[in-house]
Amino acid sequence: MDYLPTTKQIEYFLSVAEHMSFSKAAEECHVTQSTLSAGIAALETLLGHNLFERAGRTVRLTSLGETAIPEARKMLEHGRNITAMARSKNQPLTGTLKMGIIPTIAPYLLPQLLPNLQKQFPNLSLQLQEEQSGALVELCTKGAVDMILLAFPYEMPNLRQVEMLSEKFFLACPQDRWHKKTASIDDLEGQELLLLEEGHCLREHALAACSFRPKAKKDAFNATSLATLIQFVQHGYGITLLPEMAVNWGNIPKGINIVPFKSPAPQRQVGFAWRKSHPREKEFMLLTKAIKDLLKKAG
Amino acid sequence: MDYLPTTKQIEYFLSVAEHMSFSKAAEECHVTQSTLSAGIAALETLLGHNLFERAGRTVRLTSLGETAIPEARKMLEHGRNITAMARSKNQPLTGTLKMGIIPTIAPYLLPQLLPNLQKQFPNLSLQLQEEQSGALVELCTKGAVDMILLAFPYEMPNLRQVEMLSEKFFLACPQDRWHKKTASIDDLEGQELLLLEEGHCLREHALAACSFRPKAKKDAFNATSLATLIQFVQHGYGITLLPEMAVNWGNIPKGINIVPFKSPAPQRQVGFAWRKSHPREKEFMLLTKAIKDLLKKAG
DNA sequence: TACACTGCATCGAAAAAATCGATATATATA
DNA sequence: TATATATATCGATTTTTTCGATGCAGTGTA
Repeated sequence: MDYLPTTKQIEYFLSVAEHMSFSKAAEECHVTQSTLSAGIAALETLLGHNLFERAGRTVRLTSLGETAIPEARKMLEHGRNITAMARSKNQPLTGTLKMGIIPTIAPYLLPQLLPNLQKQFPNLSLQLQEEQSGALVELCTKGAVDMILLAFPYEMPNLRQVEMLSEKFFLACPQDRWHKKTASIDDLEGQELLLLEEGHCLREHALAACSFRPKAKKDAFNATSLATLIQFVQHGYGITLLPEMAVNWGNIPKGINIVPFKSPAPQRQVGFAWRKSHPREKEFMLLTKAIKDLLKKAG
Repeated sequence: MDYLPTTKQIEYFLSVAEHMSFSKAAEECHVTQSTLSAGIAALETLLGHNLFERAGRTVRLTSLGETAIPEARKMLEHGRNITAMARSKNQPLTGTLKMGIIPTIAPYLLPQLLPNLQKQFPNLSLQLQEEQSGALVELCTKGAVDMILLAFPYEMPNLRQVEMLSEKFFLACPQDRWHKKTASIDDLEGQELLLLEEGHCLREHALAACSFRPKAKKDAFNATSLATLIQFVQHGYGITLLPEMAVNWGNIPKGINIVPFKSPAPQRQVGFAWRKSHPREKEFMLLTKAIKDLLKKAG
């Protein structure tokens, strides 16, 4: 059991030490002189020694009081640091924010967003992490990241999901393989549909878009990234579905045709998710809104 | 107005942060869980932000909580430093002690005392200052020194006087001037009585010892120190009164006779004085006693 | 799916403390 | 000696802290 001085006692102590007067100190501390006297007395009792020598009209520091001053100052200073740190959090979207993003979004969305976000929230430091949806959901649930950016639908119990945008899929195929202006899901049947490797949600979402089981998955060609997948298509190994952001903001090489689907085009929802209990939820909503607006401008 | 966290709140906070559990922390802090919860809640309200994220069964630090930990630790550490400093004062006669001593005592008593005191109170650091009684009384009264060692009687309002020893005066005269075994005050009449310069209490005490006004003070020879005074005597300029410690522990050169007075010999009292309000008064009594004992042994 | 369990939040009552105003006490000052 | 100034102390009151009991929300289990 280890008794410590009260913050208030230390404040009283320093005030008396500064003014060398109990009454002046009481005034400064906005308490009556009796209260302050009692506070100092309590501290002195706790310490077992006097901090001040009261000699009639004059107050004098004892040697203990003398040596205690620097420690007392530091004690209050660290206390003030804590409140200051808290105050600085009052401006939303400042400080660090750990964000996880899936690989089929990160390379396309980030170049559009980061410069603008940087401008809009100069005191926000985004710590980014690229993982597949499954890993992200786990990281977020256990608190390793604050919020995750991924595609819905995805199973994530206990996380709050907020949709940010809905994007159509496009058909990507070798230039010489397709000449119509639009495509329909049915056109895909019998085609060699290339997919990302197991674990990417885009694989599931693409499959879900097809009412059929694709003819041959050609597992040998399962790509680890969209960029690779596009390479496969370019070299004639098959066709694939690309999300809109990959089409608009990714590098589509020569020799590939991007064909829109007839309405209703297949699509995926993109949005954020975070723990329902996260104390910064309001900031997350704010950030989501800000990004939504940015994307609207970016077209 | 600048509100600071309470010491207790910080203790609670650190305990929860350590155990990542309110209940465990409550146990460690010897309070109920509800008390601890309320304490944390109050701190969070004060800061305007949560320190912990409560997610069902698990508790997680917020970013504010994370960054607040080091500050919180330091805050408590400085508080503990103060109590530790106070505790270390519990051993009496440790630390610094500022002592003033008059010039007619210092050179004779200190060599006898310092080595022994050093041995007896190894953690006591004596800061010595040699001044005349008047200066010492002022220094002590205004708090520049803790205690003073001087000769009584001396006017010192508001200071507590504690006599330590009583010492006889001896007659010091040129060897060829005196051949009796003892002296009496009356023998001094008509002699050239040499005295210390104005301001030394020994001057007054010596004069007081004489029931008469000495024949010629020969102000030209007023000495600034006893050692000088003895030189004067040695060279035949007159006689003087020496306190016992100067006789026993000083250097009495050849050619000087030291003659005791017939009973009742004139004498002076030597002792300490300090402010009545001084918080270390008990230590001073202790030190006085210790020195008394040392002198008894030194004989 | 229902049910008990675990852990934090909340509530009202009781205990502890902090604070105040008034007054006592001590010390300088006139 | 009277007066002014400064701290200590006292009793009453308000405020805060603490507790025990209970509520509530996730978590694990039958």
